[in-house]
Amino acid sequence: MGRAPCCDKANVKKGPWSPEEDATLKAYIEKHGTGGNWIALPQKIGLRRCGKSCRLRWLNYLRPNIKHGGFSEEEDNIICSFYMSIGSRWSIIAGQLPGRTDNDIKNYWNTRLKKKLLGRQRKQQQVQQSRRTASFKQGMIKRSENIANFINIPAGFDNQNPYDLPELPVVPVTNYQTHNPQLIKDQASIKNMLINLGGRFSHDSDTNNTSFQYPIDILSTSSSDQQFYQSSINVLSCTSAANNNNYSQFPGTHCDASNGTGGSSSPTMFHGLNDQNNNLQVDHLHPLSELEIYDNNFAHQHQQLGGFYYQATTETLNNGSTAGTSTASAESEISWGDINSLVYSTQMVAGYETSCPQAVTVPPGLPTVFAESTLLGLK
DNA sequence: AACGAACTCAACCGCCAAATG
DNA sequence: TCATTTGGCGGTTGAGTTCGT
Repeated sequence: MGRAPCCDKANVKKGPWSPEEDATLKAYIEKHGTGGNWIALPQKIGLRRCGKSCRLRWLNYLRPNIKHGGFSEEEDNIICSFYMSIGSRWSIIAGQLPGRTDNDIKNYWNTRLKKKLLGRQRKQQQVQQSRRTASFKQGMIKRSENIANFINIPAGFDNQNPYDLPELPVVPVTNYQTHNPQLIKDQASIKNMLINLGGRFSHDSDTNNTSFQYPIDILSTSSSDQQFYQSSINVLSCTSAANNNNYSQFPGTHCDASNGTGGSSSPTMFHGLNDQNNNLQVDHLHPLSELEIYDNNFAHQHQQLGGFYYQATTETLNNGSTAGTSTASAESEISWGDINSLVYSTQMVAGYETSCPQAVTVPPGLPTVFAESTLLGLK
């Protein structure tokens, strides 16, 4: 037998609240408070409503300083960052956004944010796939030309026709939700996401620290995406602090549990990206990191790597040429990752492994998911 | 203008954990 | 220790609205 209902369902009113009911409830709570008993409250004030319904109405609609709609880009980033870290813990996420209710955030996520992110993911996957195909076929043409210098080409074989070449092999990807469901709700998921976006964590055996290296992409992407990186790293530091008593936060990071914005107020994180010679510069280092100055040589070095990383870098360079004027566009080419499936592009990670300078110190004890991403042997 | 599809969001449902006796 | 009550939460629903044809 189930538990008894909290109220007499036959005698309570359901559905939308009338202005009169709102006024009655609001006036009473503002004067007397809830009295610590929501179940008894509607009877006291003569409302034919369930106590739970009164509580919900007050918390989600009537209480002071409630904001509805009009989510800012920064709020989007915070919601996404926390969702990546802790999943659908809406009440906790709402605690980071003053004036927002868990119900509002939940609705916003389900109806808009999720679609927005998945749209970005698909768009980016399409771009990546087309570039992989083009680059692969281009490479095959080159190779076939070289081979043709040494061997006899069979009659009828058109070595200038990319479609006469072998099919592009399927690139293995790893789905962390399938393989490592336990990781999806912890800080590793954020690390994975940052890796997926081109960043890298490496292990420093001397200091026993793990370090995160920003991808060059962050320098050329929109400020909204930069904020997303920032929020993600801050969430990572928050969850790390919660999980590891030996470590408080990233050095220099701000992670204020009272307002929860976790240092997201960092619009100057990557100011002044281009100097007069069009070299990428960073003239304002965010206290979070010791971000090194990347220049175009860095990207040129990466062209030597070939493969898929090269393709991604090419895109980055093209964008990077105007990085100094990058704006907070609503739809960036940079993917935020598939929130639910988190399919990781491991070849991107491999491309960074040997060449990125160190930047942010990450506390010891974090699982090094990067190692796992190299298991496929794509280095 | 009419209709159906898609979307939004307030409200409800049922489960769980903490509090209480 | 156990049963019951209550608050809190996330998932889901469905009425109202907007959009597309």
